[in-house]
Amino acid sequence: MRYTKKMKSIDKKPKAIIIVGPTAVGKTEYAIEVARRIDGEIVSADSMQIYKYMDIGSAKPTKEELAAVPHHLVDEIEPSQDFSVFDYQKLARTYMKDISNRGKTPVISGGTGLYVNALIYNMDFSETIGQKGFREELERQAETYGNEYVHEKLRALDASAAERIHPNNLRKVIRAIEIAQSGDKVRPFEESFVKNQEYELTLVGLTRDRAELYDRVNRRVDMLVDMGLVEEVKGLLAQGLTAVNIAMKGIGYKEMIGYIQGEYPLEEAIELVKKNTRHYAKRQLTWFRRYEEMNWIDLTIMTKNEAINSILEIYNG
RNA sequence: GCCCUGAUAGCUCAGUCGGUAGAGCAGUAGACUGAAAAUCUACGUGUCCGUGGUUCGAUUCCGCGUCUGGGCA
Repeated sequence: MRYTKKMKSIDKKPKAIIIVGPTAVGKTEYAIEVARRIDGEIVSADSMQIYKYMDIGSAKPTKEELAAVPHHLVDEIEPSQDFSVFDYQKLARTYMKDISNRGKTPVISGGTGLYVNALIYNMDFSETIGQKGFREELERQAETYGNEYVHEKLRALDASAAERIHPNNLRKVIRAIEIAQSGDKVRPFEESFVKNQEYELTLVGLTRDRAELYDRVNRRVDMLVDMGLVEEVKGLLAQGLTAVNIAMKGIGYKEMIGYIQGEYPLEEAIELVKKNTRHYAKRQLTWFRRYEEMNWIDLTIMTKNEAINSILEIYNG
């Protein structure tokens, strides 16, 4: 009895689909349509839309869109709370399991590459908690003795990691030192990342012609400003949030803080938001190109129907 | 109309005491293990406005022209 049950569960590995792409490519719209067609529920993989009260700047789905299909990990965390991939991994996997158990399909949609990675691979963060004040101490050392000094500390603990991490990338150097001190080592991507075998995963990457994508970014930023981005940021500041909060490091927020505090005019803030968003979109494309099993859909050369149909074809596979 | 500026990379500009030039930004490519919308790395040939002159050699000096910006009428 037990045996057959086990066999059955192996045969019927639940499916899940991951839809990624750069900001402003049109993910929300497509993910919702796909979810409707395959009786799915959306699990967001977006590090900013997860925060409450940050609706405009993070370009959250509209009320109607949120109502069209169940959404998870959108609008769930207080912006004052510290949140990281580790938390995301736990929450997202719980939601995925729950959705599958109810006979539905998880549709993961978002642009945060590291979060997606935490679902595709069994990244293990559990034993590598940094100690309080440790980061600050290392940051201070870098300030006084230079980045190379801290990098040398990493070299002593984990030479291979030091080889791969540039000394100027202080944040990653410090994190690698934390991991090394917890007894682990930062290994190269291929060696340490084991695929998540719980699901039959389909990866879909949405893209567009670069000029078109940048044009959409610029237009969307103007739209967000018209929708009241400045007021939203003022509201968050009034809640007691500051530039120190992780949530306020999001594009559209950090630049507006500068404007609100009188450092530069609104026009300049808007241009900064556009520029940073374009850069971000580009980095996202670089990240997603790493996945060999990615199925790319170029929205510049297809209609919405054609794109949806090819995604479903790939999914049914 | 006259006087004074300036004209160099997609943009803003630096520079060459005469030997054909380089920064920032933009752009492109890449990395990514508890901040990831974060953090970091790499990539610079262009009629040096046009045209005559001086010179072995002019983007550089001189003349003229064109256009920019400012001033005086």
